[in-house]
Order: sequence, then structure tokens, then C-alpha cells
Amino acid sequence: MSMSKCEQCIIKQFNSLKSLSKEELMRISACKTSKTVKKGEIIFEEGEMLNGVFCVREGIGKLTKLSENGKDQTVTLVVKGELLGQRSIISEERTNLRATALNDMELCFIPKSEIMKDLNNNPNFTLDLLKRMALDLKEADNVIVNMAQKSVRQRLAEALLNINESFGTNADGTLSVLLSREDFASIVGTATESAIRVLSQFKKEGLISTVGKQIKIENLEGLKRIE
Amino acid sequence: MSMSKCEQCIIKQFNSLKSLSKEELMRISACKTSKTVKKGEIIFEEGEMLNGVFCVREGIGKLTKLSENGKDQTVTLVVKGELLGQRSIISEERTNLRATALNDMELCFIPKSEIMKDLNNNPNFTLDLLKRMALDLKEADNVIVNMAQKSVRQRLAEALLNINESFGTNADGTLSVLLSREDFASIVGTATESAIRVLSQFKKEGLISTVGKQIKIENLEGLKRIE
DNA sequence: ATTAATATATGATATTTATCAGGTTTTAAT
DNA sequence: ATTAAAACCTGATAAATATCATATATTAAT
Repeated sequence: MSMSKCEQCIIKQFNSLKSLSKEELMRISACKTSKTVKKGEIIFEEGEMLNGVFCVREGIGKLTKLSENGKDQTVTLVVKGELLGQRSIISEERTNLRATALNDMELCFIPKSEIMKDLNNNPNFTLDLLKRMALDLKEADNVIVNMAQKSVRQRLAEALLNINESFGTNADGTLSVLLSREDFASIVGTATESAIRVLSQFKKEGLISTVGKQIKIENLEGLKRIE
Repeated sequence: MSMSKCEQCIIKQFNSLKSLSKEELMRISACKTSKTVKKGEIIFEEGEMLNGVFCVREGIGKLTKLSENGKDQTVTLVVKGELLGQRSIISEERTNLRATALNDMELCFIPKSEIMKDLNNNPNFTLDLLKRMALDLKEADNVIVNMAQKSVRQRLAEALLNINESFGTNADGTLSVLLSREDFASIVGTATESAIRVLSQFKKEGLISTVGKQIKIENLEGLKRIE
């Protein structure tokens, strides 16, 4: 387990920790713990009481919620650099979502007490968190509109474009995030069979190609035009 | 135009302004402006650059977004006491949503510069905003799941329950918020005809009754049980 | 009061999406 | 290598929802 120092960690550039002073980062570094999570493992459960936040150093995850009808809905994907669980810590509530690793992940766990100290003493940190949460909220509002107003076909096209945009591609052009058809269905909010059908359709139309489970976008503009 | 003083205003109990000191409130009070908005009028447009936030003293509003297919989606309703536009001010972006009055409203407009001062100087204020935004985000995530996984019937039942819960009823038991069928459709994310049909169905089933445009919940438990 | 405009309502039909059922392929386990 | 399990795929059908058409009721304007 590599015990790198927070104050030297490049990952912090991508989240609110960059607003902390060197001293604050050293303090956090001293009491953080590293953690590796294998693909498919759960980082925290919905309804769990967290006693800290996770800083994502490597890998990709998803945040899901079990709907009353028994199906999992993926609310958002988690990128390297993000802080996980900060919402629950801030509002001092149980988590509203489950976090699961989509591939092998490396996380740093920062105890709640340390975050609270900085929240109370470093206005820049709090303000930065606030700004990021404002953006998350805007994004969530946009997802609401899409869910309410767009077709499965549109939502799946957008999901592919978002994944391409946020996570990029491998050398061969395939999307670097490998998702099951069930994952796609859970992101789009549809039945697995429907997600499969639409992906097959996209393939027939030459918008995407597949190599095994890998997906490659062949016609970006075409996907954008779907409606 | 009644120019009441912020430091004496009871409305501030319901929002982050309560975290400000008496001095800060007096400073804001000195430069705030009051505004009345008639039913149906737009408070701000989607994509507008706001130079302040609105504190809702009286009345009810809605936040909507025009989806790409040309339909308006209502993202959330705005209650008395809420701050409007703080998200845009915080992230220094154009508004993502349009705000419209659902009945006559009284608003106080607080210039951006004043809010920014407090944001930078009063950690309690910032932290309180952060907490509220964390709750908004949780709520937004829940709406995403509902939109993605529940039927129009379920969503409309929940909308009625939420309105009943958040805004209460008149003396005769009818919902105090008077919404058009189109408004209901926009909240639920469905066609107006579909919203009308489901409401008619609820009426036939004795779950609600209507007096003109007014709606009265007749069977709260029944509405909760819908799935 | 009359007319026009808007909102509500409902039927008929088309479209979208879910569900069920049965395949095949891929992956994991022994 | 063989087998079992999981994931993927496709067809048939059912259910949910949107759309179009049209009628009635309500509200606003003259």
C-alpha cells in the first residue's frame, strides 16, 4: 500500500482539497488511510453512516440508488479526482446513494473529523466545495430534464457521448470505461433488453461498432444529432 | 412597497440569511430592493446573468428548463423563504433554469456584491449554504430516480403528496397551490393529456376530488400506496 | 352579453418501452 | 477441457404513454 503524501498528490488538483494549505494537507495526510477496491465491490451502501470521505485516486465508480420498484438507477459516474461521500458528511446524514467500483479503484479515506476542521476553519475550502456542489446541482437538474423529456434512444446516445467526453478512449478508439449492458440500462433508466436493442440499432446504423464488450464511437456527430 | 428591515424579517429564519450577523443583515437591508411579481410573470430567464439573489417573502414559484424537444420541464417548486438564484451567483454562471411566479409573489433582491462579501467573510453563512445545497442535491438525485423508474401515475401521485406536504391546504381542504393541468404535466414530465387522464382516473378512484380547478386529496394513504 | 381565447376533457390511434420467452455467446469455476 | 453461470441478443407480445382530433367548459376581452 503506497502511502503517498497528500501535499504532494497530483489528484488533489481535481477537487476541493487543492484549497487547503500545505499544513492542512500534511495534517490530513497523517491520518488518511489508503484503500483498494476491486471491480464490482461496494465502497459504501445506501443508508450507511459515513465517518469520512473518499478521494478517488484511480479507477471509475458509479453512484446508484435502489428505486422502490426494485431496480437500481445509476445517478452519476465517479471520475478519478472526485471526492466521494462529501454530501453525506456535510449534511450529517446517512448516504442517499450506493457507491460501487466499475473497475479496480484506489481510494484515500479521510476521516470526518479532519474534513470538519477544515470546513470550519478554511473558508476557501468551504467555498470551493460550495462551487463544486453548485455545479453538481446544475448537472443533476439537467439529468432530470433529460430523464423526463427525452427518449431512451436519445438518453443512450448522450450517455455514450458523456462517457467519451469524461473518460476518453483507449488507443484503439474504444471507450475506456467498460460497462455491461445492464450498467447502460441503469444509467439511461430503461430495461436491459431495451438498452441492448438500442445499442444494436446504433451498430446497424454505423454510429458505433463493438469489439466484444468494447464500444467504439464511429460517428460522433451522428450520435449528437439523434432525436 | 414595504421596505421592511432584513434584520427584523421573519422570512430569513427559513434560509441561509439567518447565519448572518445583525450588522451584516443591516448592511444588506440598506441595499436590497423589494419587488412584486404577478402570477405568471417571469422572475428570471434561463441563460440570464443574474447580479443578485432573490429572497422569496411571499408566494410560490417554479423553476423550469426548456428541453431540446421544446417542452418545459419543471425541476422544482419554490417556497416562501427560499433564496432564488444563489446557484448561479455561487458558480458565477448564467442561470440554468427559468423562474416563474405561480401566484403573486413578493421578493427581495439582494445584490451579488453583498452576497459575495458575506460568502468570503462569514464561514457560517457559506457553510449553511453548503448544507442546504447538499440537501437540494440529494433531493435532485431522488427526482432523477423517480423520473427514470416510476410511472406517470406514481409520479403524479407523489407530486400531489409533495405539494400537500410543502404548501398545505386551504380551509376547505383543497391544495393551496393552484396549478394548471399543464403545470402538473410539466412537473411529472408527461404530456398534458396524460396528466389530465391520470387526474381523472384518481378522481374516479376516489383518491382526489375537484372543485373547478381546485384539487382536494380525499385519500392520502391511497395515493401513497399507488404503484 | 357576446365573442374569442384558453384550459380541460376524452376517444381513437400510433409510438415507445417493458416484459416474457427462448436462444447464443462469453466468462468463470471446477 | 468441461461445465455452469452470467451476459448478451432477438422475437413476440403487452403495457404505458404520446399524439391527433375534437368536444366542452372556463376564463378573458371587447
